[in-house]
Amino acid sequence: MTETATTGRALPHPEREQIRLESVLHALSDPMRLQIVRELAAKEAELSCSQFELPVTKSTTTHHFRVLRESGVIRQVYRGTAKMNGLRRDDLEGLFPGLLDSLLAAADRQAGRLGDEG
Amino acid sequence: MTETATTGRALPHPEREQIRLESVLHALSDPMRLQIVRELAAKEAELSCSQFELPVTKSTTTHHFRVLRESGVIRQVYRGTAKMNGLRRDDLEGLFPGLLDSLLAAADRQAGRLGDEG
DNA sequence: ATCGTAGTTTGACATCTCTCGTAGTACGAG
DNA sequence: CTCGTACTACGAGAGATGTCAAACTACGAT
Repeated sequence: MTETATTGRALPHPEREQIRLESVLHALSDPMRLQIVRELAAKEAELSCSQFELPVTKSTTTHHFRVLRESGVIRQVYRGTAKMNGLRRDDLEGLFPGLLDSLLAAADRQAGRLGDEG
Repeated sequence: MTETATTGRALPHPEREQIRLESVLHALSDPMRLQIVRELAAKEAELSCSQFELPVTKSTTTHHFRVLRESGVIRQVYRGTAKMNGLRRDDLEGLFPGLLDSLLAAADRQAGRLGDEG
């Protein structure tokens, strides 16, 4: 098989109803994680962990992706040796309509504001 | 004078431009502080610290209000012996349009969701 | 079977966070 | 000046967090 099929190893995700606003906010309150989510939203696609160029080691990266998954912000799935990450847009929209977009817009604004004069 | 005028003791607040999204999210990711902000938004008025009935001691309350102030979420002013707290709606709206309302709506939704079946 | 790539696990460490209790300060009222 | 109320400061403790390095596992390719 040369196909990259979803492999074994299941990962624990909270159900939609179990997602807590506080946990989502906490997950997004870290610059590294906010950056991850921004890229994920911009690309509108599933990305593997290694496609993010973060200024931290691999183990720290693993840690941040886990926080995002356990808070319900992203969904992770193994495909071959890669671990694909996708935003849980539908679940978040269902729970907190408009919130994700507001947050992403706020992050964009801030990035523009801080980036323009740097 | 029996008037309750704003008194000396100045409190350090971040300027509007200094407010960081990450800090705001971090401030709101604590249940106690999210509760405070919800009440503040509901009452649409300045409230003194002592009007909040929080299940923690006074010193912990002081701590939470300070986190909210230093992150730019609330503005605090002394009036006599009381310390009045107000949401920085204009500043937040100017920086991150729609964000505060989305957050408050999300918090309301979650409170309704969790409260209905408790 | 071997190798390389992708990601995990473990343990460590410094820092931060939430909490408390006790003692202290600022102010208004009398 | 003294008292009560409102809030602060300090010190402490339990636990969470972000980070790293080193050793490990899972998978695809050869």
